[in-house]
Formats: sequence, C-alpha cells, structure tokens
Amino acid sequence: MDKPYHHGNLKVAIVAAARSRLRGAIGAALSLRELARETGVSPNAPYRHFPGKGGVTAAVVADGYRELTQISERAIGSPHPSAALVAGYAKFAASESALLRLVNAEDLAEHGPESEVVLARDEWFAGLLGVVEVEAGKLPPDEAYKRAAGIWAALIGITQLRTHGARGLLPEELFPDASKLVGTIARGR
Amino acid sequence: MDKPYHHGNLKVAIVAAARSRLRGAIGAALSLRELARETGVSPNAPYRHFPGKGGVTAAVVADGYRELTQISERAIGSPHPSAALVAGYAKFAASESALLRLVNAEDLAEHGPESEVVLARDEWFAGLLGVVEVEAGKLPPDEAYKRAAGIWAALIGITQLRTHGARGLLPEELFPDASKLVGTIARGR
DNA sequence: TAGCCAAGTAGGCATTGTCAACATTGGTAA
DNA sequence: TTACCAATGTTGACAATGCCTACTTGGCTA
Repeated sequence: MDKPYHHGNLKVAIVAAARSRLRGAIGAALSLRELARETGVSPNAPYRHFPGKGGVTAAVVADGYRELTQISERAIGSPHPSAALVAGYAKFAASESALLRLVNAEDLAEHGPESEVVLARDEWFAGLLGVVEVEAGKLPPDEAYKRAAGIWAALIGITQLRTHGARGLLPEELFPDASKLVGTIARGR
Repeated sequence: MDKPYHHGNLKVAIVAAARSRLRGAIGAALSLRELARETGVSPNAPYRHFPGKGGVTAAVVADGYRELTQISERAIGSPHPSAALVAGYAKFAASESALLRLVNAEDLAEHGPESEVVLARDEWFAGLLGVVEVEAGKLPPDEAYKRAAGIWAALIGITQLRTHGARGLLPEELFPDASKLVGTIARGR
C-alpha cells in the first residue's frame, strides 16, 4: 500500500481534488500546490498534465459545463422541460455553488474554439436549444438562439443574486420566479 | 515636489489606483502591493486604511455600486427609464468590464448589514425600485421588489454572457434584447 | 513647547505559481 | 532478455504576494 512513483491517473485525480475542495469551503479558492498535496504528489507534478493553474481551472470549468449539460438533457426528457431545467440548475447551484461561480467567472474568450472547455460550453448551449425546441417546437435558428441565450442569462442572473448578490436584501420568496420566467422565454410570451 | 511622509489622502488614492488598474488590464487582478507601489507608498501603508486586501476590494465594489446607482437615477429622470437603464448599464459594462465583474463576484453575505459596500448595493437596488415605479406606477412592495430583482438578474445575466460567457458562440445581434426584456419585467407583462 | 497618536516604513514569514534540472518508471525495439 | 527512452514525478530555486510585528515620523493639541 505504499505509494507508487507514478500515480497513474493524476489528471483526473487533480480535477477531482479541485472539485472536492470547491465543495468544501464556501469562498473556495484553488491552489495548485494544495491540490498536489491533497493528491499526495509533489508540487510540480500537475505541470505534467496541465499548462499551469489556468489549465486546471479550465478543466474544472469544463467538468462543470458537462454536468450542466446532463441537467439540460434530463430536463428535455421530462414532462415540464423548463421547470425541470430550473429545478436542476437550482439544485446544482445549491450543492455546488463554488463550482458554479467558477464556471460563470471563466472568460471563455481566452480559450481556443476547439478547447475542451469551450466545447463543453457549446454542448451545454445545445442542451438549452433542446429545451427551447421541446417547449416551442421547431423555430428559425435565430429565434431559438435568442431564447436559449435568454434562458441562460436568466439562470445566471437569478442564481447570482440568490447565492451572493442579494443575500440579506431579499427574502427567499421575493426572488423572481425563475421557473415561470424561463418558461415564458422558452415559449416566446 | 518631493513626496511628503504623510500622503494625506491615501484611502481614496488606493481605490483610484485600483480602478485605474481595472480599467487597464483585461483580466485584471488586484495586488495590494502593486497598488501601494503605484501610489508611491510602502507596501504596508494601505493597512492603515483597510483591514486587508478584502477591504480594498470591498471599497472598490462599493464605488462600483455607487456608479451604478447614478445610472439608475439618471434613467429615472429620462423619458424611457428602462431603456435608459439598459443603455447606461451596457455602456458601463463596456467601459468598466473588469470593475463590473468584480462587483458581481463580490459575496455580499460576507459583509455586515451596515458596511459601506452593502449600503451602496442597497442604494442601487433602491434605484431599480425607482425605475420600476416610474414604469409601472405604485405597486405593492412585494411585487415591486420582485420586478426590481428580475431586472437586476437580467442585467447581470445578459452582461455576463456578452462579456465572457458566450463570446464566440453568439453573434452580437443574437444576444437577448435586454431593453425589451427589462421593460417587460418592469411593466409586468 | 512637550508629547500623543494617526499615518508610514522596515523587515520578516509563510504561501503561491512557475521554471530548470534531475530521477524513476514501464513499455518497446533490438 | 536487455537497453533505451519518453512519460511522469521530484528537487531546488526564484520572484511575488498577503499579512504580522516593531520602529519612525510629524501634525495637532494641551
């Protein structure tokens, strides 16, 4: 049970450690060295798998987008897609708030169009398009894009207010009803 | 013109330096030591005016909220309040994108209810309530709060997509029409 | 004029991200 | 089987950062 020189799966282990850390602390900030420590590996080992700290966060963000995509896909197969989407997103925002903040803070313009994180985001957006189509039927692409983007924006904004922007200002029942709003946007009225 | 031992106005000078730095770099991160350097003062001088780095960011965020408040107040006095609000916000988001990101990233729950930054945020929210009232007339408080929060969420979400979330994914004309959306939320339909 | 004390400085410490050079493997070609 | 080598880890080092403690300066007031 002594630790082998080669970890064997360091890349995913580092991302897992990062996600665990994000789940732990509230205002979680990632430290490359700490992740290495946690994984039982030397401070520089992660550099063999990531270009640097930014690379690790990018991988974590991609992971987050993939999970969001799953939520949207489950919503598509449910009786009330937009309601299910909102519910799933809210649950995710509650259980993984630090991760979601990281995801939304990431500047996607910094990454190439073929990068893992951008591709993951595009799949998430495709999921949103799917929700729109199920709710409103086939639409001209422009219109579908607009609605999907509107839903995305609403999810981001409302979640952000809830988790750190308006805490202490608004009682829980006064937050905008995301489920209704998203449904309205999806159906176009 | 030699520099005096006592700066005289260090607190505001530090905040000003921070804002200037945020305006400069794109993915701007603040360094306390660098701000001190920029202001021509020793690395530890800021600690006489702020409890630490978090205190500086809090002051900068408060400054940001105050500027947003001005935007909302100007909107209230204009012929098309919600349109003016959206336009002002968009302009601010374009010219001060790093500051706005900092503002929206700040966790307000970490600060006391009487803290400068929370008070500044509350004034901004009051401005939003003002816009709602001008657009929809006097409403029951709950309803007004909900609409103001909805507007806020829409501004946050759409701006975030624009500046770093969906860059490269959506062409400019496909972003949701914030002006129309905000007007709809304000007027309640 | 003496001295208090807010405002600044000096020095140091632990932590972090990153770089360059070296060590240890497991698999592969001879 | 053996000898190499590319991938993977490790060590050591450097500059930068946030923050702590102790010392200094100088404007204001008694």
